[in-house]
Amino acid sequence: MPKLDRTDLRLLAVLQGEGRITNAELAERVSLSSSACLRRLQRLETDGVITGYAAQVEPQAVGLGLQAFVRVQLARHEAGAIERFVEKVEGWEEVVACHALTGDMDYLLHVYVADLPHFSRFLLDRLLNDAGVADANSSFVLRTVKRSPSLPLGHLEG
Amino acid sequence: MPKLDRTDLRLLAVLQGEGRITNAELAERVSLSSSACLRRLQRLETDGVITGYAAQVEPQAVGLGLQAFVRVQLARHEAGAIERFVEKVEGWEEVVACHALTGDMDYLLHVYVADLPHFSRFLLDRLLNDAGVADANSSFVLRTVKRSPSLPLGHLEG
DNA sequence: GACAGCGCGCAATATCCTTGCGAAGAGAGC
DNA sequence: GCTCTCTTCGCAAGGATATTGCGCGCTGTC
Repeated sequence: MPKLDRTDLRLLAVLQGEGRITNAELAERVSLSSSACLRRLQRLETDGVITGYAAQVEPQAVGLGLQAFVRVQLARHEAGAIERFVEKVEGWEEVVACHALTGDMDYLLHVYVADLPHFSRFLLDRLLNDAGVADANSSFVLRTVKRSPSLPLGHLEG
Repeated sequence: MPKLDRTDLRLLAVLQGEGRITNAELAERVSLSSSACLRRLQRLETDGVITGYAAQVEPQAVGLGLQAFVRVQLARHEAGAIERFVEKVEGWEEVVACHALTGDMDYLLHVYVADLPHFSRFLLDRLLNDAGVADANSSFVLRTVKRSPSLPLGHLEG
């Protein structure tokens, strides 16, 4: 874990909210010259603190009207079965996140689909078909209260 | 929902993966002149298809070693109680996402913390203290199998 | 007090963004 | 079939930005 000073944290905070800001304005925000700012930014990238940049797309605007969280139980838990499941998950573009969790269920999937028929195809044709899934329990998103692209950084402030 | 042609979809796909790409290279990727590319990009932004850009930060690199999903049940379900809960959630930076879901529990929270003591403070001092929460059920992330910043776009391809 | 290491700002060049302009193509109405 | 309109394109120019080399100043060590 590379050490980050207050300026680095301000850079990260700004970039988590405005990832496409110009280096010149970023430098002004954190009270640095543009060259010093660029060098810090490049260091954060090469050190792996910043892993990339992404445009945030409005789901409704691209016809993704339905989100679901699916809790999954695998039928078998040998390394091979898990690896096969992971590879399938990585290939399904509807799944934007998949975590192995403590608790009753093995995995939690976050899924974006156009509508219920689309979800039905995903569930029946993909998830429950030849992926080694014993049980799947779906919950649909009624309302998104918060969706922040920014990780918390407050715990690092000196 | 604004209509998006194939070029728009390619723009979105590229920008979801490389949000800080220069307009010149973006134009080359989608076989457009830089001016035409920029005008499409600005239209996607003003139409609300692209809502912003964000740097992706590696959680481990900023000392966030623990992720949890917390399922929450509210004590009361009047509009006022819900609004108060939502406002609290928006103020907690540890919570990067909060969704109201179908099923047994009212809300699902995605939480990033440094460690178990940090999570304990979050749970006891914030979530279970004066936020109107009747019950909370936590699951910790053992392994992140997939975390994609990109929404699926395949369903729109002609 | 001298020295090394680090991070900074300045300045110059190369690259990129941004806007105005005219042309080509698609679709509507007659 | 013709024309008119609307949209989107590429080109070009000027202004802004990114990127690099260089020298200075600060800090900690010996």
